[in-house]
Amino acid sequence: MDRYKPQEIEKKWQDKWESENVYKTEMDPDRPKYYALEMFPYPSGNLHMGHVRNYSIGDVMARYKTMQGFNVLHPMGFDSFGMPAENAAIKHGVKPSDWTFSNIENMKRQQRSMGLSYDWDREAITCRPDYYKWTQWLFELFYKRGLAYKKKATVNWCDTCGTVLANEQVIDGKCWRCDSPVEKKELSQWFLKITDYADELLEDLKLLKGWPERVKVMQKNWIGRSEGLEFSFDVPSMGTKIPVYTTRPDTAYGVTFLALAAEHPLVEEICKTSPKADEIHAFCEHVRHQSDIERTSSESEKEGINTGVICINPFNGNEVEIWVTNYVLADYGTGAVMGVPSGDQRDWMFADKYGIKKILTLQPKDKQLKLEEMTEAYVEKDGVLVNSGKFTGMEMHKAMGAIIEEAEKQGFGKRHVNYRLRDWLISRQRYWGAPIPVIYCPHCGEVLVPEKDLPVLLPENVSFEQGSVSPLAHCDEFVHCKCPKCGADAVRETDTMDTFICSSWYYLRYTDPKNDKEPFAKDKVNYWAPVDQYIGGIEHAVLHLLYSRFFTKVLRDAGLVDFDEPFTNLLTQGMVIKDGSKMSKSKGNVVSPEEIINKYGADTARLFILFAAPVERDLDWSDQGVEGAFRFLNRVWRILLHFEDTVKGAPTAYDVTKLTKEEKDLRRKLHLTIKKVTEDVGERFMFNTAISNIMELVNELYSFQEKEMNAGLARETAASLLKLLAPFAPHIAEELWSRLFEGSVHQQKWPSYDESALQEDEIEIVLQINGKVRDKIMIAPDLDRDAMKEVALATPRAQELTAGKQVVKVICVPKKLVNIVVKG
RNA sequence: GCGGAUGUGGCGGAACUGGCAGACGCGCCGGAUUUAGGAUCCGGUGCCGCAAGGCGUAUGGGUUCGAGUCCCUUCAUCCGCACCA
Repeated sequence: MDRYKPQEIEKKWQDKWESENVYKTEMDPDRPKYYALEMFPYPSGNLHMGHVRNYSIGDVMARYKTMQGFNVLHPMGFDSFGMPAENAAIKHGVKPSDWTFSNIENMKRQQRSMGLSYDWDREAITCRPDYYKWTQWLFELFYKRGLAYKKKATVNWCDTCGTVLANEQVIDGKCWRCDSPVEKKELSQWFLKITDYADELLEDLKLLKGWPERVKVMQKNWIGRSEGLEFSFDVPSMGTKIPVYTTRPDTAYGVTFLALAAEHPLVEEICKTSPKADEIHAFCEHVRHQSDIERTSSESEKEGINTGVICINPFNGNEVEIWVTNYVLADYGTGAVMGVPSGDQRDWMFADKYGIKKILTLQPKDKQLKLEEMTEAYVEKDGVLVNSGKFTGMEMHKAMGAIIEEAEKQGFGKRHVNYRLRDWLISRQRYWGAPIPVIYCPHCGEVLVPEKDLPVLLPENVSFEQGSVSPLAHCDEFVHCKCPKCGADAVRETDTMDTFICSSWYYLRYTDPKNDKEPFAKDKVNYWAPVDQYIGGIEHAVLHLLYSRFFTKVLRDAGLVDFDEPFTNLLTQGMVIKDGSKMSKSKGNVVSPEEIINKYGADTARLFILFAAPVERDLDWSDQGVEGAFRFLNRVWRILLHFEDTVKGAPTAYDVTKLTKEEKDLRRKLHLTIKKVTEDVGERFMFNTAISNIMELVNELYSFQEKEMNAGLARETAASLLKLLAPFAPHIAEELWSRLFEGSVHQQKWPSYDESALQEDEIEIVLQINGKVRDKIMIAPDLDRDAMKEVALATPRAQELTAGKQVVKVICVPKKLVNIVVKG
């Protein structure tokens, strides 16, 4: 018998699969489809273990569903625009495209070495003109639908990356990519109007039954919908009004000051006439110098300055002073907040610090509050109103509605819904991205590049000497052009699009990747999409996964697709950990997939990574565990080749009734394994237990190593075992299949189990006395409760332990146990 | 602070609907084979105890004939959100 040599057989089968194009997929409306998708990688140069885990999971699903008879779409591509390519250009003088494409080649080689069942004919590479042409086309679609606009705004700026960032890309006040602090800048930038879809993006989370709860919670928090009242305070001395937003209209009678954000436009107005202008300016300057982290931390000291300007609470006519503060955010709500010390802890602290008075407007139903005894605000959302004019005595929730109605009736306010979600800032001052297809004409203004002129090609010959300014802006032949409308000399937009735009629709492009007339044909996209199973890391919970949902909804409204959500089921895999932390170069705990595959083969790598932990949990890398997976595959190899001659000479059918007891047990184990693996893979995504079940079957098979075995059973066992193993370890399964059977294991039908094979003549049940296991007894499986009770009570063990005691009760669970409850 | 998740042998983890806790794998111990090592095969391996038996799923309580699983309490760890008015 020859030894298991993974390097040889894996290469052999990969070449064969590729040359025979076995993973090519065609649309077939007569067959049920299954779209399995792993998040496509950024071509950094090498696969890491997280990729290996991601693709192994996806490949199991794709192969399993194929064997189940589905028409499976399983594509791969590269999210290949982005900063690292440009940084490589700046640092090493290589062209971003060269750097990118050579990385893609290397990563594809590594992906091939994993034996993944991709249809490479469908590859999507976002930095290629045939792809980004349609990214630009989609931008224009958004523009035409009023969903893309340019606006001057305060935006996030990362100085290290030399570009602006979307809100979603700022994590704790720092750049998501390089971790340097993000500054605020006033710039004119392109936005996509994701806020138009805020409500639907929130509402439709309910449709996503196949998504992890925590991803939905994160999106919900990010969208941040709140309901309340927007109403205005009059400023008589200035002849103007200040609108405020509150979710607690029930506390409106308790307002004792009005707080403005330092950036609020009214602050400048006040300064024009105020004798305290210098002081106010100094304060605003001070606030602006606080970092985002300081300003948005709930622990930060609340500070403010009294402008001395009076405004009037429209509910009770009270005069209150306008303060400028550091804790009101300019870009949420109206940038102005009513201050109610008795009902809000922040306002309470602020009032204490500056000696502002408090008015109590809410107290618990069963207790009288006294301001002078209180040490903090009463923030419970429960109670009865006091000191609130005609609303005094009203229950709090009822009062909220009534007060909103009052404001609407009096005409100084209205019910209002607010979101935390901001529009998506998509322009980037970088070179390596899809150019925004807009031209600025001195006569016509902002003009879209006509569809026939798409794509706007990214010029290859640019200089990276310009420091932090985009090389595109210095590329004269790119910048200067003619206006498509009037023919006058004009200039191009030199910003490129956020790469998250490119990745917001790639899963749709896979359905029709070579289409040069449209981004994808409608029949194809509606046949394949939405994605049935999407697999990737949790880190995209509010980035890619939110943007893609937004894109899908816009495309649906434009009539390009017929579905509401892009990803029906989402699986968020855990990280790969070693020595207690995520694998990273800086920690020095990286294990290279390429080395592991070279040493043990891809089948071992895949098997270990799927076996070591449930897919959603973090996975502890263990070199010894890898050895174990390798050992198991060797065991499979040896035992099946041990039976090679038996299997080859075996009939396809055999008489089950002629089997020995051991053979019947093996057959039962086989069918039980089929049942469990099918459930674990198909319903529960428990690949670890699916593999352990296969291991148990192999262990069982080893008990026949020194024994004769019914040839028909040997054949059935070998065939089913290889089919069960095929999605996890495709090469060894294929090799052994080719030695024992005809054709390809991957084109076999997934095995089904025979219910009758699971039947047993006798089963072991547990005998408990007072809930403690005291004996195990063999009974016929179909015994009813009464018969079980009789058998159990008659056993010597039960006799012994119940002697002299009173049997209070006997609980019988068919096929499981008998519990005798005794007293005395 | 709020929200979510997790907590089981020396380790990774099983136990799906309340019914033999620790499947499977790693590690460890023993045996066979071998000149030896490695590889392989077989057996053992939660803790205490010579044993009978007792104790065990973060903590303390509860429901139940029976709880890792259900309910309440406390603790720990991780993740997300966090001045959002």
